[in-house]
Amino acid sequence: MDVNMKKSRSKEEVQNSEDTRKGPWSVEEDTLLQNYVATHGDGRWNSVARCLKRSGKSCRLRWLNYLRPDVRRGNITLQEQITILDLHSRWGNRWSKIARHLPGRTDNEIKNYWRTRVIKQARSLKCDVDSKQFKDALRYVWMPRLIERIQPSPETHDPPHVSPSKLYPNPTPLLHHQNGLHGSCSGSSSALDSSSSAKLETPLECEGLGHNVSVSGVCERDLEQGNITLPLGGGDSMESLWDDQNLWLMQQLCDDLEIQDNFLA
DNA sequence: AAAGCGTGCAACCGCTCGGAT
DNA sequence: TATCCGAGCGGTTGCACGCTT
Repeated sequence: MDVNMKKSRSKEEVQNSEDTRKGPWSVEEDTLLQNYVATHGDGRWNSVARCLKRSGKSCRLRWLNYLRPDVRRGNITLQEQITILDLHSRWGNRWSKIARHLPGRTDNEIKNYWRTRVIKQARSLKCDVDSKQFKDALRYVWMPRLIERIQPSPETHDPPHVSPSKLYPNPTPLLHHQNGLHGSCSGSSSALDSSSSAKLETPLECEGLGHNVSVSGVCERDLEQGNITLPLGGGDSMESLWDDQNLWLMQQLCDDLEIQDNFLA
């Protein structure tokens, strides 16, 4: 995009911004937008924008994030949290890509969840959210705990697809130092972050850690192509997971890995 | 009761991508 | 092939609301 184009566009944007409404949507605008989409279908955002005196972007966003009939609202469930954590560990901040595997959830909602909950926890642990320590803490403490919590009770009729006992033989897999003080680890580190130096004792059973944690038997390609969606369920609130015990465990893990980093350095 | 503060979420902004011409 | 333009994406901001002091 050249400078002239930028200039002309910004001019146009200034002009548009004088004509278009901004800020919260009124009930009337929502109704108009819904009616327009019902009649003409979605995707013609600039046409609908002219009717509503909003920008096309604004219309699209309002529809996708709020008015779409299949939008799920309310708390992110435990299984959704697992999915988000798992997929984020693979793809990073690819919110829309992650959202495609959470039916009814929007990229905006997932992004907000990550920023308000996950980053908050990283701060409270004095970890950088992108640090190996925090990623490992998520993987070895948070995710196993989430999986534990969605274990079906005997009377549950629709068990989740995740089998915690298979994925995590020990509810909180212990990490070890290579110097042997805490035991030694063997097994494939391919299941872990490539940056991770921590390894697990039981490579086969722990294959689920990291890359395969969401759904056993699902291959990466299927996920990438959106051929499958991950099961939803649960309903526990996020906050309950962050009890003192988990915070303590994660803090220990962060400390532990810090020590290991120093040792390896 | 009210002021201050923190949190969560809706909406905006700037940029990139990709299809149409 | 080059250009244009709409759609989509990720980052950021602003506001409403609830909680604390």
